[in-house]
Amino acid sequence: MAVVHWKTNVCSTTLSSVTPPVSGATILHADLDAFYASVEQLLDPSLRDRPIAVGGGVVLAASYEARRFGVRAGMPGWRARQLCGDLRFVGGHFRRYQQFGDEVVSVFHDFTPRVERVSIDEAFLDVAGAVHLFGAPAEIAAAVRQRVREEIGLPLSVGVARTKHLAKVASQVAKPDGLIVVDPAHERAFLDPLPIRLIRGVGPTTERRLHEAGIHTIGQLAETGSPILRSLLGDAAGAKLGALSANIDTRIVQTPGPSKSVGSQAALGRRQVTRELIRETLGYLGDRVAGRLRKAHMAGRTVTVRVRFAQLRSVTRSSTLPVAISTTLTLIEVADQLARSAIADNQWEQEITLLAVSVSNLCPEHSLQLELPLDRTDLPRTQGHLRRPRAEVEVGRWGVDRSVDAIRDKFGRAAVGYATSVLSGADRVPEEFRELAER
DNA sequence: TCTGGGGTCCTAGGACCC
DNA sequence: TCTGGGGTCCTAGGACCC
Repeated sequence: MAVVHWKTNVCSTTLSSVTPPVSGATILHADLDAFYASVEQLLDPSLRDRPIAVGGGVVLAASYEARRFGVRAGMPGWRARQLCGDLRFVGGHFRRYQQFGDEVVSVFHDFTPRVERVSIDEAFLDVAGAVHLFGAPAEIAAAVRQRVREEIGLPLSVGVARTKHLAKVASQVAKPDGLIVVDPAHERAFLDPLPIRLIRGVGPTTERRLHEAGIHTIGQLAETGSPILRSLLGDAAGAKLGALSANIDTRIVQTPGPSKSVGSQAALGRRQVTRELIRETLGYLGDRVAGRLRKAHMAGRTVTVRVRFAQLRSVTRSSTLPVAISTTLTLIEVADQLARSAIADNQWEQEITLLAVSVSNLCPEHSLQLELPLDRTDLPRTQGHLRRPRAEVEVGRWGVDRSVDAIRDKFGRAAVGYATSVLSGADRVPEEFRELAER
């Protein structure tokens, strides 16, 4: 078999006899298994070997015992209970998740500085420069897994391959608690029989379209011409999928650049549309988003509001301002006008289920002061109906925001804020979860 | 009885400029 | 004298990822 596949127990004598041929495979993809659920089982031994889910209204993570019943992340809580009567829901220790994730990443850094953290529970490592110190990539992968298991107590799956995409596919196939090394000489044999869903960028919609075209495996996808894929999925998606299925991936392991947007959202349940609800929710969201922008010393020109109605139908309205903003009240005002416009255009909708505010078109904050005044008359025509931020007002607000930020840094979020910045009962999501998701 | 929060990237049409 | 093409920016919606 071209693919070397070890489960859990890897002994180094086996390794040294197999690893020399895989010299080109120096990328590791490391992925913690059922991360939140594994942490909960680690913290509370009575939960081990039992089907558990982290979350409530929606499943954030399911243990492998729960997955055997079909319980999956993202699933509504009631559906999960339907599938598994014994399912235990456990409250999320979100701060602990962050701590455990950080500890795992620090183990990675003991082997190589080339670590690209993709999310709280997942990272790419380039170990090309580490082989002289620590041995072949497969040995490094085994050592990383062992240390994470012994020192932290969490199961980690690792894929080792020549490219990021292959490494990621390998780690998915290795789960749970496994290690797969893909020999560069036998990559096609590894990829061809796998389902298309394992390719990055193939979600439910793309999978369905490809199935309808009779394409089920990565091998079949690779045989399909790029023109056909483009006509099926669009130019960019078709080209990307064509490349990945043909095993072409030139991405390197690197630390991510600055973020391109900052946003926040609040699910509301089903609520009647009222001015108070809109004002209160946008106040809360605007406060969060603007605060995070200022903390990152960023400001943004484009404000986008999303309103989701019943049956998950959602509508967005956005507006690009002549200058970048990061002041709380200005963001709230712009968001409020956008939300009103979205709701007015959908008056037959009785209830809303979610509001979201996001700022994009970001730039470093220092340019804010330079580009004043804001009350220029050459606004794009489509924004004519929006009230424009005025320079002197903006400068004053910016000063107030900075003072609020400083007080919060010292005494916590709740210490001070605008009257509108508190979300009443509707917010069932703990603050720690939002902080966790911000990462 | 439809379910969280945080993101990225792509598309298509229209406005506008040269 | 109302015809061409290319590029950029903006808006709305959608697919996808963790």
